[in-house]
Amino acid sequence: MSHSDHLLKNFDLRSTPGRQEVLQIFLKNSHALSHGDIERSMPKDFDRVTLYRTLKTFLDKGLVHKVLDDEGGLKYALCNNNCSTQGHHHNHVHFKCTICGQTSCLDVEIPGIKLPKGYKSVETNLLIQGTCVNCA
Amino acid sequence: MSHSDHLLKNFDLRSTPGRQEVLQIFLKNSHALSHGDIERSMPKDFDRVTLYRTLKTFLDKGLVHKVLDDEGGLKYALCNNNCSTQGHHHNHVHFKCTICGQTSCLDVEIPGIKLPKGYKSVETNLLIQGTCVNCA
DNA sequence: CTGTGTGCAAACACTTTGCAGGTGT
DNA sequence: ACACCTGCAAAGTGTTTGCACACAG
Repeated sequence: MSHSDHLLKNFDLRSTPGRQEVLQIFLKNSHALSHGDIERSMPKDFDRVTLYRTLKTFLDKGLVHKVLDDEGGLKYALCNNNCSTQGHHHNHVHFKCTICGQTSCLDVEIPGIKLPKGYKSVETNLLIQGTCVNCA
Repeated sequence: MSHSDHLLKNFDLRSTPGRQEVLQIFLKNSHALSHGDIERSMPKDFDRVTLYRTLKTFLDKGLVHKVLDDEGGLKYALCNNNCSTQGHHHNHVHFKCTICGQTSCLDVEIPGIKLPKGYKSVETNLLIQGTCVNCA
């Protein structure tokens, strides 16, 4: 059984050719991908609608997490080992390089933020833009 | 001359009924607004396309700034006094309440983040989700 | 075998572009 | 008067829904 098969199983997902394909694309890319990015990387005859559903499923099951974009779109990135169907543990910074355009997860914790009285934080999303190590 | 007239002038914008209307909506709402929010608040016969262009213009001139959304859309909020056509000075936290759904600018600074060697930060966007003071 | 995933068609929503005419300065 | 803004039409793009069939478990 392949690596992606295992991964899918771990997340309570049936292993189908389409899902394996999408998962491969995530595994091959270290940066976050938009729906469009993935679509372009898939065999040209792969159904667009199925991809929408696949991504939604991956998201629901916790295989991938959302990455915000400054243009107001969404990207997706594989979750690390701390995540399962049960829960997520994301507290890292997302970095978008304005030169190469790639957005990636950095291994940097988001510092605790002191909010005004009465506000309670549940989830935090931090997107930093600038130039990445490859484009410097 | 009205308040919104002044504001528009300050940002090198012609004062037109449509722009005043949009600006009023921002002034009346303390939270960030999406294109759809604004459209719903405008007279029903107001042209959708003009609104796209108006928001883009406001953004370009620095009258409003982008507010990211976790669903992958964009919202807009009035800039504070530190902003002008010349430049922005945004370094505050955006908070989205998962109960009332409102996103607002908090008067809380985003702390400095130490990035890995070679990364350079230019702009930072922080969205915190949770429950706000009104919904607690 | 059964429930879930897929592909197709169509509807729907969102956003952009071009142009003719109107309006602020 | 001139440059810019607006409204309309149309095209382009992105996303959702329903249904019949295929397939994994």
